[in-house]
Amino acid sequence: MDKKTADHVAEVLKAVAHPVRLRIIELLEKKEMCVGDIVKALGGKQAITSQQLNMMKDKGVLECRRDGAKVYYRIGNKNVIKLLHCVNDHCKRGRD
Amino acid sequence: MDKKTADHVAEVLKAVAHPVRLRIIELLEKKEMCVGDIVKALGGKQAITSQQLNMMKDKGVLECRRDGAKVYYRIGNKNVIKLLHCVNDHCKRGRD
DNA sequence: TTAAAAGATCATAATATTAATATATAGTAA
DNA sequence: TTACTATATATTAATATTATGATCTTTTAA
Repeated sequence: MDKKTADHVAEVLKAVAHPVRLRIIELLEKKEMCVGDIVKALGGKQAITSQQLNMMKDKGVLECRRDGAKVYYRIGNKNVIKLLHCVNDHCKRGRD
Repeated sequence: MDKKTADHVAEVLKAVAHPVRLRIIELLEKKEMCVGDIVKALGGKQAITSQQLNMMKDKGVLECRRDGAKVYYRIGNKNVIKLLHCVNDHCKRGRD
């Protein structure tokens, strides 16, 4: 893996390597949701949630659409879900 | 995923979400290596490499053994490799 | 219009990560 | 012992991330 590739892979990993972002992704795995509902579901603050959503949108992890006053977010890259399933397996199984 | 699980998963991801650490893991996938050889292979500085190695050891990603003056590091958790393969697939395929 | 609801953004503070240099320790060999 | 090699650690500086509160924009609805 060359330096450039490593930088890119690290970017992708960093984009999901945060407790709140992981929980957001897990929520959106089932269905798209608007910001307010995500805030309610996770019990966080609006501004922080919005920042995390935007960050993940920038990195290509999420996509969004506006419907009236609400903005709905969804997974923008299905490979992210596979990735998280890998991590979950990793964490459940512990060390081999 | 509850808060505690999310914290743990995020920790694991953060432990590998760094260009140098990714490249170290890739090297060690093939065989264990001592610090000096890792430094040579990646062209980094000794102190920084040692710090990254120690950090990953703390997080359970790597293990090490001393042999005389040298310290050999190896992957401490094979699931980390699976995880990285997932990310590589992810990066190669781009968006689905 | 004005007000309220839904989100986004800005400025800043708090904290964490990373890098750099220097120094320390452990082992080896003369 | 002394000196040398290999690695680790401590300190600090530089930078990045995260959290907070306030403010701004867009949309809806009275």
